[in-house]
Amino acid sequence: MTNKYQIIFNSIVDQIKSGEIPPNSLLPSENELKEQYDTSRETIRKALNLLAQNGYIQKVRGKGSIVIDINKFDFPVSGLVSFKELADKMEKKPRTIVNELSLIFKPDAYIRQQLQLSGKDQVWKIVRTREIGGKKIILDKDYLAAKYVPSITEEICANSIYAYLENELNLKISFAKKEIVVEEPTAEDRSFLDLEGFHNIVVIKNYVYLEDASLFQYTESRHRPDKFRFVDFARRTQ
Amino acid sequence: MTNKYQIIFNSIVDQIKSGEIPPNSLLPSENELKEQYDTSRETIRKALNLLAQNGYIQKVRGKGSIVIDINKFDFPVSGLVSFKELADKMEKKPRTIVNELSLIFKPDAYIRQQLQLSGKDQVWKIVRTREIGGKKIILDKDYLAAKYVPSITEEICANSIYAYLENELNLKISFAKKEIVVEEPTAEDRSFLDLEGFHNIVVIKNYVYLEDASLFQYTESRHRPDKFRFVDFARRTQ
DNA sequence: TAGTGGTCTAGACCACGTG
DNA sequence: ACGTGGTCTAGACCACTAG
Repeated sequence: MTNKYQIIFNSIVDQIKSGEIPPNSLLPSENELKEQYDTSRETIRKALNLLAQNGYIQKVRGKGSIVIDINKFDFPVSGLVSFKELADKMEKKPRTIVNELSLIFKPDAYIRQQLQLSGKDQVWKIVRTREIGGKKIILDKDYLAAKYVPSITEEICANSIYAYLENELNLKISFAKKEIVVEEPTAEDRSFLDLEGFHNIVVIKNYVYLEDASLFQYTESRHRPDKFRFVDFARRTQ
Repeated sequence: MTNKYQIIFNSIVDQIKSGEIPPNSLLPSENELKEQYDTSRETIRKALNLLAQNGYIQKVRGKGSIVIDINKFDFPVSGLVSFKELADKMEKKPRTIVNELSLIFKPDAYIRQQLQLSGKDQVWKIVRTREIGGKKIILDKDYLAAKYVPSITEEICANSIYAYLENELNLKISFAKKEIVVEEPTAEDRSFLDLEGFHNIVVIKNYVYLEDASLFQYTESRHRPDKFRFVDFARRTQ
C-alpha cells in the first residue's frame, strides 16, 4: 500500500506508540497536519478516521483529536483476542494436532445450512486440536466449501490454512460473523480435549465470507472456559 | 441528524430491509446514486461506507456494491447481542431489581484501578439483578465515577441509567472496551442469581468512555451461561 | 474499452468549544 | 471572534472487472 492516508496513519501510529505524542494530549489540528504532510484536508481526515476506528484517538469537535491512553488497553493476552481476524486466532498456537481431514461428498443438513449450500456441493471437514502448555485446550472444527478449495493437505492444516488460502489460492477474506455461546461439552469435546472437570465449553461460531460476499467457511472453535478470553473495542455508531 | 449521507444511508437500508433491493444483487453505481440523490460522489461514498461498516453491502472494485443477505445474520436473539451499545444490553430486560445503590467514599484498590481514579475520587456502586422469565439470570455491577454523576436514584437504576446520563446529565458515551471471560461463580453470584446447578459464569467487563476520552464507568455483567449469547460482525481491516 | 469503485485535491460553509 | 472538527462539492486520475 502506498496510499497517502495509510502512510500518514502509520506515521502517527508510530509517534503514538513511541510516546512522541503522549497520551491525553492533542494531535496537531487537521490544518496543521495538512501542511506537515503536504496534502489535502480530506486525506488527513481519512487517516484520522482510521486512527479513531482503531482506538488510537478520540475526535472532539471544536477541540481537537485526543490521543487515547493505549496502555489502558494493553491486556495480557491469553486464550483469544478478537478482531485481528482468524489468522491470529487460528495460526499462532504453539502446537496443532490434525485429527481429521476429509472431503465430504454429502454434507448433512446442519452443515449445508451453515454454509448455505445445496446438496451437491462438497465440503472439506477439518478437525484440529490446539495444545497450549501441554494441554489440549481448543478444538477447532472447520468446514470449507470445496468449490473454492480444490485441494488441501494435512501439512497445510497443521501449519496455516489461512496462509495457504490467501497466498496460494488467492482467496481474499473480507468479513466474518461471529457468535459466542456457552454449551455443555459433547462426547467429542471430552475425547479430544483435556477438560479436567470443566463443565462448560465456550463455542465461537465463525461464518467467513470472501470478497464477493460469498460464504465459504464455517468454523466452530471450542474452548475450555478457563483459557478463553475475548476482547472487543466498540465505538458508538454516530 | 439531517446529514445528507445519513439520509441516503437510511433510505438504502430501508430498501434493503424491505427487499426492494434484493440480496446478492448490485446497488446502483455510485454515479447513478449521485444523480438519484442529487449530490456529489463523495457524499454517496460516505453513505456506502456506512452501509459496508454495518454489514449491509460488500463493495468490490470494478464491479459494484453487493447487497449482503441479511437473513443469514438474523439470529434469534436471546441473552445478549453486542454492539448496539450498552443501552440495549442494560435497559431492555423485562424486570430489574436494584440490590444496592451506594456512594463509595473510599473505593478499594481494584475499583480505583479499573476506573483509573485517585484515592480521593468517589464512586457510585450499583448492583442490579435482571430477571428473565421469572429467573434471575444476570447480575450487573456498575461503578460510575461520581465526578461526572452528582446524583442518582434507585428509581433511575430500576429504569434506564443510560437514558438519565444522556438525556438529563447530557453525558455522551463515545466508546467502550469489552472483555469476556468465563469464571467460577462467586458467593455473590450464588446468592443473587438462580444458578440452578450451573458451574460457570460468563463475565462481560465493560470500560465506558465519554466524548473527551475520559473513563467514567466500569461494569461487570455476570450471566448464567445458558442465557448468554454474543454476536459480532468483523470486517477485515483493509 | 467502458464502467466500476478507490484515492486525492482545493475550496466552501457549518456546528461546536474556548477564550 | 477564532480555531477546531464535520459536511459537502466538482472535478481529476488511478486500479480493477467485464465484455
